[in-house]
Amino acid sequence: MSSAPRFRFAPSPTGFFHVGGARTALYNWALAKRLGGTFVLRIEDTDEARNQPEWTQGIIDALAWIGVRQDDPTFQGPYFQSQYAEAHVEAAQRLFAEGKAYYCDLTSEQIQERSKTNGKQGYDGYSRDRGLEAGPGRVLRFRVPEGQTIVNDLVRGRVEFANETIEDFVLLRGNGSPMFLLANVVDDITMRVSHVVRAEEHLPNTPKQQMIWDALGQTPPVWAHVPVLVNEQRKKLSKRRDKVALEQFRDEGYLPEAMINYLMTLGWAPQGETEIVPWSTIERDFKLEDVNHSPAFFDLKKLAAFNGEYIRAMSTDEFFEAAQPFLVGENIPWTPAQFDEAKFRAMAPLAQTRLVLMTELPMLVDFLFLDEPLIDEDSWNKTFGSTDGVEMLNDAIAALSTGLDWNHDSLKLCIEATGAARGLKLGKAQAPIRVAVTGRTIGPPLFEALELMGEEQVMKRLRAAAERLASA
RNA sequence: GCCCCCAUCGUCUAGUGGCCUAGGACACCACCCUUUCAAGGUGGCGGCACGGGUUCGAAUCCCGUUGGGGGUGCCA
Repeated sequence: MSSAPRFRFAPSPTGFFHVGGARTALYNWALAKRLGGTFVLRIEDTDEARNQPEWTQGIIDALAWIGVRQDDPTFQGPYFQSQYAEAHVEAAQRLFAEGKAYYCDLTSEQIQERSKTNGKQGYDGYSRDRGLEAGPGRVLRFRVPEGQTIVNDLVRGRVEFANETIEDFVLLRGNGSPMFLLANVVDDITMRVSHVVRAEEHLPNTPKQQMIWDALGQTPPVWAHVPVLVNEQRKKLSKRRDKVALEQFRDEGYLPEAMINYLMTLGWAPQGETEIVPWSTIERDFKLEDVNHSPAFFDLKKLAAFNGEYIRAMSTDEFFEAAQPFLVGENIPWTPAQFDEAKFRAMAPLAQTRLVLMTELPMLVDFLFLDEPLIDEDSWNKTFGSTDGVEMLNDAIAALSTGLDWNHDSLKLCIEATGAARGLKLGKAQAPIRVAVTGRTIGPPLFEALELMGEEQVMKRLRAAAERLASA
C-alpha cells in the first residue's frame, strides 16, 4: 500500500455522542495524524426512522471537543450515507447481474416457519435458484460462496469463518433501500478507505463485508477490531443504563484533555510508568498492534482521578480561563453583578487543588460573592450543636473586634489563641468561624478567605450567626 | 442453539520463553504533613482462572476445561 492511509469514522446520528464512539474516533484520528493519512467522517443516516439532522452537528461538536477538528487538514467530511443511495443500489444490481446476489420473496414470518420445519437456524437459501426478478417486497440477498473467509485483523490476528455458517444476508430491503452491510462497504470503496478501525461488535459482520468487497472486485481494507467498552457488569456500555454521553461529561466539568487521555488508556497504555501523557505522545506512539484484546471497564472513578490531575496541572492563568464557563449559568448561586473577578482570581489557586470536576468550583467560592452565605444545615448543626462551638464563635467575635491587622497571618494567630484559651486546637477552633462565614465545614483555606472578604463582611456574618444562635 | 472474540491485582494495564520474588496507575487502608477539605509524601493490601502438555526453563507457546463478552434483523 503505497498511498497515504485513509481511516474513517462512521457513526449513525442517534442523539448524542457515545464515549465508545469517541474512543474509536480517537484511535482513528491518532493513526491518521501520525501516518499522514486522512480521517473521513461519514454520517450513516440510512435508518430514516431513527435519524435527526440536528444530531450531525452534535457529532461534529463532540468530535471537536476531543480534538478531532473539522478545520484540520487531516479531517475530511462529513459525508452522508443517505446521499450515496444510488451507488449502493447500483452496486447491488451489479451483484445481481453477475449472479452474486438473488431476489427472494419470503417474509420473515415464512423464514421462521421454514426454519422450524427444516431445523436450520435462520434463512436457508430457499430462493437461491428460483430465478426471481426484482419486485416489490422482494429482498436482494447475497449469495454466500462455498469455502471459508479469512479476516486478517490488526488487533485480532487471523480469524477464520466457515462460509456455511453465514446465511445469505440481505443487501436490499423489500422497498429497494440498501442495508448497512452493503452501504457501508460501497461507501468505504467510494471514499477509498484503506483502514477500517471499529469496535469489536462488528467483527461478525466482517466476513460478510469482506465477501462484498471481493464480489465487487475490490481489495478489502485493513481491518482492526478494538475491544468494546463495558460497564461494571461487564456488559457493553448502553445508553439505556449507563452514562455514556460525551456531552454530559463535558457539561459536568470534565476537561477534554483528561477525557481524551483516559479514553486512550482503555485498551492501550503509553510506554513508561505514567498513563498521564499529552496528546503529542499518544499520537507518536499509538499503534493498533499494541491494543489489548479484552473489553475494558469504563471506570468513572479513574476518569475523575485523571480529571483532577489535569486540573491541578494547569497554570493559574489556564485554570482561570478554564473556569470561566463554570462561573455563569442557571446553577450558579450568585448574579453576574455580584461576581468579583479580583476575588475569584485570588481564590482560584486555592480552589484548584480541591476540584475533581469543574462544576464543583462554584460551591468552593460562592460565599465570596453572596450577600449571605448559603448555610448547609448539617454543617451548622454539627458545629453549633455543642456549647463549645457556640462559645467559640462568641469568643472569636470579641477577639476579632480588637482592631488587629486584617491579614491571614494575624487572623490565624488570633483564632489559634482564642481557641487555645478554650483548650481547642486550631482545627476545632476554626470550624465555627468557617461555618458562620462560608456556610459549610469544608472549603478553601479559611484565613485567606477571611482576608479576602474584608473585616466588615466577615464581622457581619459572624454576628448574624451569633444572633441566629441566640434566638434559637 | 449456532458462529466469533476474550481471559495478569477489585479496575485500567506493563509483560511477546530466562531480566518476574510479576512493574505502574485508579480505588482501598495506615502513617506523615496540615487551617477544614483537598493536594503532596511514605508504606501496605492485592493478580498470572483451572488442568494438561512443549521446554533445561512458561504469565508468556500448544490443547482442553471453566468463566466472561459480542454477534446471530428487511437496525447500524
